[in-house]
Amino acid sequence: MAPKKIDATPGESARRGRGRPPAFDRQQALCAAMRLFWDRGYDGTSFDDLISTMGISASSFYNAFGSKEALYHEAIEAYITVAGVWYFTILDADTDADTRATVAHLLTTAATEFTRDDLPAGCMIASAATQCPPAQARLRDLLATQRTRSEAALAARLRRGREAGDLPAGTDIDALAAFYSSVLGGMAVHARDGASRERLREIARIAMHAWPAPGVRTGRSA
Amino acid sequence: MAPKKIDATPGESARRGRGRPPAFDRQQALCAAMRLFWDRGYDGTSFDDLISTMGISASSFYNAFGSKEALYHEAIEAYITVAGVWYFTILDADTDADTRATVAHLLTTAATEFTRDDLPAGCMIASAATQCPPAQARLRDLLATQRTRSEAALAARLRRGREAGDLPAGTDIDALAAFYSSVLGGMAVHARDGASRERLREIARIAMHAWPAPGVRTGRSA
DNA sequence: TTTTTTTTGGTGCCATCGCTCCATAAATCC
DNA sequence: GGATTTATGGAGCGATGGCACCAAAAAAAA
Repeated sequence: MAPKKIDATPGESARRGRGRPPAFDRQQALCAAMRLFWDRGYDGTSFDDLISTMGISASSFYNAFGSKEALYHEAIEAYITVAGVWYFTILDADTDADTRATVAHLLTTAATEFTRDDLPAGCMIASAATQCPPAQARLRDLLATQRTRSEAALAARLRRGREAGDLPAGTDIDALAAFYSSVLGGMAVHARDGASRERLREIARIAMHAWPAPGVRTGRSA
Repeated sequence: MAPKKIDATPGESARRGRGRPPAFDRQQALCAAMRLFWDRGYDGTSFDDLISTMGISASSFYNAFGSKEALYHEAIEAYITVAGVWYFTILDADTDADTRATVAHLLTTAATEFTRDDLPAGCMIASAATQCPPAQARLRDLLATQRTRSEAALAARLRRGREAGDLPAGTDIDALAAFYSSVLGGMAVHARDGASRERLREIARIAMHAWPAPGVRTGRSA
């Protein structure tokens, strides 16, 4: 094969380093790896799968990404900041909007995003690495931490809503966040099992019926 | 090592076959394998892990169980009929009981069972094999089928409840079953991430707030 | 006791996995 | 142009994974 050449990062005429330029687009390769990990998980994605899909050689792989685990870390980052950014966007934006509407928006968007035909179904993180060997404890903890963070972001939004009067004063915010987080996780698994977008929307709709009624405390009744 | 000997299946004086008797308790070994698979997943459990934990040699393993995949099938069966039998038991029994109470019972029992200290956390099936390589498509389908079956059993119970008048006539049973199934799946993931029994109970309690109100249709309002 | 049947221990096989190394190619800097 | 720096291609390596084979052992049947 003739050595491929890529023209110096189109649109990026900035100063390049010294040595030989990479023959591949790093972002594009990372994106391809993300999809593969998303679809097959960490264990299920072999080294050869990766370099084949990314279109690079083993040398380039290690030169550019260090190791399979390091690449997975980057793929998670990429998922959070690109493919799954809608989650935090919805929670962070519209701070003045009604909290109930925001959560409803979150769930219906999840139904849509979990069933895109241009990306793997479900969520890359929601149910990943829940079962793994002791040697992968660090990976499991990483995923669990991300899940906790997502739930914390939701809880923070709910807390603001309670302060704004969108939720009864006695609402147990952490429990409510755990509930909606559970629903989202369940929706992600359903999506991977092939559930339709409409089915996920129905789950979201029913979940919103659990929204605390004004004046009714979700905590232990007095 | 001196060859161990096991006295002929205590309590089972029934006619034994011809050849040399097994030196291990098959049920006990299967149970040990189930726990390992439950905790580490299929890929995460190596052959050596298995025969070591089961306390048998490679020969005995293949003689008794055939292959790793066949053992996994048996482990799933064992989970359904033993460790996770509470699920179907609750749905099948108490047919005359109030359907709402039955579902509430199902969720709170899940909270308890998912956080036992004598068994791995969460559910063996709920979030297993959602991400896997093409070579394991059969395994993934097996797990997905089990999840579908569990949801179908719940749907059947809800349908009986609707016929008994416990649920509004217009209730979308399949959607409601998908919702509670999602909550259960999310609870299982939370349990594996270390959530407390009390936290799971709170999720269950909030989920019951989504129960269809009498006279209010969960379907599209007319 | 001899034969037959089944289990066991131990060893070894082959594929895959994740990774490394090295000579060479392609760019910049002087 | 020469030196320097970085990326590429390709071959191969040590470890592990799942499994197969075979002779010996332990039981029932003859």
